[in-house]
Amino acid sequence: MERLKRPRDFSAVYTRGKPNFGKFVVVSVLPMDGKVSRVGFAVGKKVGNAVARNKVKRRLRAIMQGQAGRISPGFDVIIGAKQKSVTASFRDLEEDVCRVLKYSGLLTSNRSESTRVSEEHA
RNA sequence: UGAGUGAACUAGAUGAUCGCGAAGGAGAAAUCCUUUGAGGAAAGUCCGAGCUCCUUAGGGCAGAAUGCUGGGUAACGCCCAGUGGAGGUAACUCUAAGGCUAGUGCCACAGAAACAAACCGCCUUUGUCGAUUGCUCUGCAAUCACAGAGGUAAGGCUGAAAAGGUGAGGUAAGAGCUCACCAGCGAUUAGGUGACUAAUCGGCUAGGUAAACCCCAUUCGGAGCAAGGUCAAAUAGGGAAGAAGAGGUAGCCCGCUUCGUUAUACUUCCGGGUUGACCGCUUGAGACUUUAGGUAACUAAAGUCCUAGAUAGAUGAUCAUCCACGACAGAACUCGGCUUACCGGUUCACUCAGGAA
RNA sequence: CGGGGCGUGGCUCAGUUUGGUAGAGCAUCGCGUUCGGGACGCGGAGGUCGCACGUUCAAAUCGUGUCGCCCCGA
Repeated sequence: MERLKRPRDFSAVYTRGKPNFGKFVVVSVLPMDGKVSRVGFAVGKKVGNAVARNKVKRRLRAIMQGQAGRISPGFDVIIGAKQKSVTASFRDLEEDVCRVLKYSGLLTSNRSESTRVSEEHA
């Protein structure tokens, strides 16, 4: 799983991709031909100050790290944080992200190791 | 014991698992091991510098900033020590604090008047086919009214503020006109490097506002690490038209001008290209300890140490234990300051009040 | 990193240059008009002038600091 870095890729996903809305996050998805999926994070200024933004970004990164094995390849994904994501706990955030990803058709649910891990944590 | 003032320090701790950045090492590679990894404000970007570039940055105008004195510093609008002023019982705190005696402006409403004299008054004097009264009655005197000349600034209900204040003397009426005390100004002497302070003497007066224009003194070239440089890739070193011919035109990084310097241009239109990597990037006016100088800020010497360097931007998740239950908050070229935000905790020095000995 | 602007009743803005009275439109409330409503007419209420400190006799206005928002350039 690679990171989405260039502004050109971001604008491509935003203009041609399909957004799905969750409670704490907005996930935009664009199907690509590549063999790996790429993910980018967008945390706007409205979320809070630098400390709050950094914290949300780190939590999102940790969540995607945990779900990396289950993501189906060939997609460009942008996870945007909503304003409420600062007050959410890590578990609620993880649940919300997984739900939206599953709705978008990205999560292959046959491999459920990481889900078990998160359930153990819960 | 209570209330308070000033200064300094600290910013949850320990362990386990899975992950992240950097450096070093091992390995053919995947990868593994070790070390290390945000702050007192990293913030706001309000000042000052280093560093880099702009064909040196020279003068003048304009503009901006600073503004008690002495010192510190690479520099500062910062710091230290003091002076004056304000506040507090005190410890102590605050202070844009040069010049309205260079000039100009403003001072609403009210008030006679807002700084320059006039007005109402008060007093003296002259005059009147003037009025009243008295007398020794063609006249004279007193008072009043009006007009002219002169003196005066005490009084004039206002206002934030009215040509020093209070008291006494003095005068036709008055006035620092004179005297005493207070306040202010100037000079001399003494002390201090100086701001200034104290004493004596003098003449008697200067409204307030420069965070109003302004004057005086000092300082200021510009742009900023997206500075700037190296490498690689791609594309291009162009075409057409116009105009000027030489002390012209344009450029030289806020404005104007002069000097200097560079190019032979230039202008318009058409066409083409541009978001990779690396360096800059962390050893520095660096930190700590000791000694010496200095009231202090700070400086000097010796010794020891190396302490983030990312580039979609590195510190997160989970569990356990303890307590005060964890505030404000995330480096982005680097330093010195200022300002602002902040749950609390610790230490030292000092002040006041009460009590006990 | 650099530069510029804004903050005034519930909303949109004047007033700041040159300091002394905070004003307009819409909205709101009451009355009138109408069979009723709208429109219209009359009258009223509503503002710590973002915040703090200072200069001044006096501050929305002047100065400093600070908070928030918006825009532009590299």
